[in-house]
Amino acid sequence: MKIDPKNPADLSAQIAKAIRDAIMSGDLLVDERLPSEAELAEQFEVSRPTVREALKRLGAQSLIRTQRGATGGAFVNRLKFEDAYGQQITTSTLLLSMNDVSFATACEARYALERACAPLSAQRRTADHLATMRAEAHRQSQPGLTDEAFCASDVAFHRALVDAAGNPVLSYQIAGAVEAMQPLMNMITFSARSRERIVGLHSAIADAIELQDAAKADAMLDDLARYTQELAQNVISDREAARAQS
Amino acid sequence: MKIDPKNPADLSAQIAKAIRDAIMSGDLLVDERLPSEAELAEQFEVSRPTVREALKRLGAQSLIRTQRGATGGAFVNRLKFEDAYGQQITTSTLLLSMNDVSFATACEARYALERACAPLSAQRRTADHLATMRAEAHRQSQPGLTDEAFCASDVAFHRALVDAAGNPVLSYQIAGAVEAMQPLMNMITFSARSRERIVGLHSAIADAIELQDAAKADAMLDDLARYTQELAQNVISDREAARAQS
DNA sequence: GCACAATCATATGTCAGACGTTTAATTGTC
DNA sequence: GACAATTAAACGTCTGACATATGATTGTGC
Repeated sequence: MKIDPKNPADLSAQIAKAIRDAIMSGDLLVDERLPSEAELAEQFEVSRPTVREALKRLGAQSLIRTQRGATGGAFVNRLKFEDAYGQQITTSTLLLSMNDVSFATACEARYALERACAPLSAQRRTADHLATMRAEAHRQSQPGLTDEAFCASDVAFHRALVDAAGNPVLSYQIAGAVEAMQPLMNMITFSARSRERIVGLHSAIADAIELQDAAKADAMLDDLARYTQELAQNVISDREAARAQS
Repeated sequence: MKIDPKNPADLSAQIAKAIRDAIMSGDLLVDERLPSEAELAEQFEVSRPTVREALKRLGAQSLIRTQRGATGGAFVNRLKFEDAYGQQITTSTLLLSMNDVSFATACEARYALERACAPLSAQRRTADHLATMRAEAHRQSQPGLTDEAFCASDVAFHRALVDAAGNPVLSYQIAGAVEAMQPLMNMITFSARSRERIVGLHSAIADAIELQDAAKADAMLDDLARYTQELAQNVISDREAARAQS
């Protein structure tokens, strides 16, 4: 882990890579303490600020945590799913917004992933997950709800559906896709009629999950995917029509 | 974006957050240049090293890139899928290894996700994707292959399958799950017989995709998932038996 | 002998100022 | 007008220092 070529540029990046590799290869174990910044500076033959920049890079990825004080220092962090969610959502959201990913593409991915875990959710759903789904569906039927609040509740509903599969790896991977869709969904203004239909489908999905009817849940999700695409298509058509008129 | 409470700790983290929020909210556009480090230091009323630590954090997430020279500086980076892959794989791999995620859980997630995109892959596969799948299946049938090389080829095969869906969002989300499985797969030693069966299933999957037979592809993936689980179970049983004997 | 308070040592967090290096724009010369 | 030398801006790094947090140590009083 003490490799550093004579290249005097990007030293902090090289050091970060060396430490990251050591963590990933198992040379550094969870909760193990790294040498102090001063010691690392000596080992790598660089200054302390350079070491610090490297450590900040790793901290940004939640690979290490730092602690001040006498017994402080940098420790290899036990990366937890909840820590990774935030980054995953940030990255996914920016990927969609910065790469002109169409609503159709993102929507297709989202529902494909959700349908992947629907059978597992139907099989393993707990009362807790069902209660969350019911509660969100009910909230969505309230008349005074803003479009944004409606979308937020939509996300919560679908996350409960995914979490019901009881597989943290699935939840983690899909969370990014579901949450990242929210800014795109916010473009849509939901009429009372469209909300009614969505809530109906949500209720049907919750019913199917409760009855452990995977096929029904899959069918309802398919309907929901199609309807969502349809709504988005209308928004796009209207916008183009308005542009043509002006 | 110039908010900084009087809390004189974690200044670089606060600054990083402020800039990150500005990027995500759209206040800072892609390829827009941030103020120079000296100017940022002045704006936030901190020193330049503190600003630099904040910028390194953002750089680690590929949110900004830096450029030296006269017209250099920090620029808002257009986050690309290929940039995000690396992070996603690093994070997923560590999540699995640090949270005692069982082989069964990871495997279940992986195949659930792959089956989610199999219908799309069958529909949209190009000659290119098919060729990759065939080539990897053929490589896997070579006798001299090490277990690690076999696993690497396995990953390449499945990535081609996922990429064939032609949905970058799906590819991105699933890449983490597929690649992160590799260290777990490397625990398994593949006998000639088990390799033969896996290659057979891979070929069958490629056939189904070529014929655009989504149902067949799904069935073969299901078989492969079961067989992989079975192999892993044998490894675990053998290991426990050996432990009991000693 | 024990509990509690003061001190100390360690390590991170921050700052100030400086020098080196890269790069593009400007200037100067032929 | 084209090419070479200079200049300026900005990042990358270094040195040294001080501030602050925190556990360990020491000291004191009972």
